[in-house]
Amino acid sequence: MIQVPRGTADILPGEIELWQYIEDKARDICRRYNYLEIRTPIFEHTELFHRGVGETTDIVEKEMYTFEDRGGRSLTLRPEGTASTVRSYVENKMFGLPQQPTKLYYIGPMFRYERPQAGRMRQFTQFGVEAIGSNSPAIDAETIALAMRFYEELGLKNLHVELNSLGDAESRKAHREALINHFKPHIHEFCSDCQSRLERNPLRILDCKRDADKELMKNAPVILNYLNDESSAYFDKVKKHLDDLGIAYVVNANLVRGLDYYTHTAFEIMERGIGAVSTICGGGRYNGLVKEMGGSDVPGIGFAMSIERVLLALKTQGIELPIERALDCFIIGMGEEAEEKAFLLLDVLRREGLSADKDFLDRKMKAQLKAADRLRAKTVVIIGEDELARGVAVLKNMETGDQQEVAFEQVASAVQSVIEKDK
RNA sequence: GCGGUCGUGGCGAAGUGGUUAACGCAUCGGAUUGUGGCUCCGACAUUCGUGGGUUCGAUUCCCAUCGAUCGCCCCA
Repeated sequence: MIQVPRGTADILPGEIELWQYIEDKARDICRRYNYLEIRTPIFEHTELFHRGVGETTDIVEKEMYTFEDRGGRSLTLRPEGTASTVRSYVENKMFGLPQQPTKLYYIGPMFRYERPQAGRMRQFTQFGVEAIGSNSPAIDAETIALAMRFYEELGLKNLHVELNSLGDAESRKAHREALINHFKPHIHEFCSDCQSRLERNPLRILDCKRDADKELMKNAPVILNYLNDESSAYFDKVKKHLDDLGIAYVVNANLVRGLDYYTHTAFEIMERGIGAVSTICGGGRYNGLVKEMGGSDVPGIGFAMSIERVLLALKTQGIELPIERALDCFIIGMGEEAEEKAFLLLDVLRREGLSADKDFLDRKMKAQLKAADRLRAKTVVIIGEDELARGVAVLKNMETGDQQEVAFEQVASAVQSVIEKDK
């Protein structure tokens, strides 16, 4: 038997309704925040991610699904959405659109080659937003607010925002030098990953869990102390806007995001209890990225969240989304001619906008009613030979058990009124 | 890439070195010849992930492999 590839999953009826609900909610909140949907290809030139995500990141170093197509091009299944979105922004000259900043969102599959575990799949789904072209701290707060309001509306509680600032290029450079000077004399005591990070991306040493207990780690230079006045003021404004919106956060000076081009605001939204990984949303500002992608020097900010992790969070919090699945009408025809009539009636009901079905397995009446019950049919229409001869059908209200006879032409409206009455 | 646990019908889940592989749910049929949700009765795995080994004999022991799952690293 052929099974799904490792780290992938089918989403079946019964669960897909949750996805549709969440996606609808995402689209709705983006509409209200005036973010417009963008769909970019699922694979891109490999080069895009090398430049856009960063050579030293785990994603690029060991997690990409890269392959060569028949024309010898190196392509990669997208591991995240920001690089593609920025590529499209530049390629399609969206800086020329009348509405600025350019506010975009996407929902779609991403791919990373990792060992699957709770909340981590090789194919997973991200909902992300990007606001490109504004340097206002308010838009940093807006994206964080959008994510938090989204969770609120789904009913999620006890989420917390972790916030940090990486500062501008100048601040980062000063901090970087301080880090290297701090770690260099003792780097041999650190794990091999940290050793290789020292020159390439010392910021990420702070991420290391393995060496987290070391003294040198605890008193490492904190980025917030290296922010220049401008960066510091920017961070203060972002915090003020969040305060004004009533969005709680904690400043985590060790919060470092993977991408090389992050600047200023970095944040994650966490939910304990969805497995070993508790981040359900991550984002930040990337003022150098658009330029790196060949555009002009335009700032940007965005976030991405995994729908899989949202579902896990909903599950661990015991939240039931309001999903109702019911059939308006199930039609039973007894005998060949009555069945043909039932088949025609089905068509009528469906064209009237009702959901309707019938038996296709030659089951007996009793079994058909049972099937109707399982489908949570609100009504059942029964046509036997007797009814057929008289041009009527029995309409049964499955809630109350009440039955009435209605003429064939009246069936649709009669079903409609039974459903209305039960609302 | 590394480590733990697990792999029995559509699903969940017992079980033992030897031959009838429990049970629950679901499904189908019947009790009730055209009426559901409750109840009762009946049917439903030549087979225990796959390959190899040990053995008179393995679903049960060993090895390998594949897969699932949880964790490490890191992220969404």
